[in-house]
Amino acid sequence: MGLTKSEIFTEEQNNLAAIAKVLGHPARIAILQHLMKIQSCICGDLVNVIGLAQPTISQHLKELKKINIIQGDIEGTSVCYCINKEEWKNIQHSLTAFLDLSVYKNCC
Amino acid sequence: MGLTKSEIFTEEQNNLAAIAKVLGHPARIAILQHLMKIQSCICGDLVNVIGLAQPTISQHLKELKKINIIQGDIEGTSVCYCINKEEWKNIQHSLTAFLDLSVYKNCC
DNA sequence: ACTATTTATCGTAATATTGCAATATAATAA
DNA sequence: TTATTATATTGCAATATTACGATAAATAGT
Repeated sequence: MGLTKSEIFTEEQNNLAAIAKVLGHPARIAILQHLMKIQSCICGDLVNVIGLAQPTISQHLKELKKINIIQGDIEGTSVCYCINKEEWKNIQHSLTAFLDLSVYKNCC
Repeated sequence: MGLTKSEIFTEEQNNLAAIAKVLGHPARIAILQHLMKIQSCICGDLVNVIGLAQPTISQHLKELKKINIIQGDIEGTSVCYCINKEEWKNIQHSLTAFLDLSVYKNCC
């Protein structure tokens, strides 16, 4: 079917999955890593940096914007993409909380 | 195309993406949350807990096993699924390291 | 051996994702 | 106005994912 049955899951589950899904592509990981590395906005060169065609990059940026982990500000002809520090931290907290095993006791 | 161009990305990028991709489905999040909650192995009842058909659950378990975040031990007729604490921690560290923004300075 | 139980696999339909060429859009520059 | 430049959108082909019915495989109990 290809269609996830979101109705049967909690909002938290759907949310976590949506975040992870967006992070689940190497191009999007690469874009985020690059944004962190250059410590500034990207206006342009992402296509050369990543190595995918411009429409493909544009699509990946759209996915990233969907969960607000980046933001894009129009700057004349180009668009400056930045890390959305606030939302990044929220995402970080959600994932960290989910992955926390501290109260877990092994049975085997 | 539907085919990710993994060759153009680093192993780290492909690895992180692969992990995130597996976590990118609410059923798999739900399975992991349940495993954590019950603090023991699951032999059986996952189908009732999650609410998807048995073959679908089996497929999701296979995906989770692919990144070793769970392990399945055959126990007679049934299979006992457990959190793989060691690998869980590795995954946790990978994601935590990736999401660490502490050295990042905003430009905007 | 036969049956029941549990999980995996196969086959398949519906939908989603990835990638790119072509084209559209929008803003600036000449 | 007419380029030029940068990004988005459209359309499409190839592949992947999700879900499940049917069936297989493997073990336990009778």
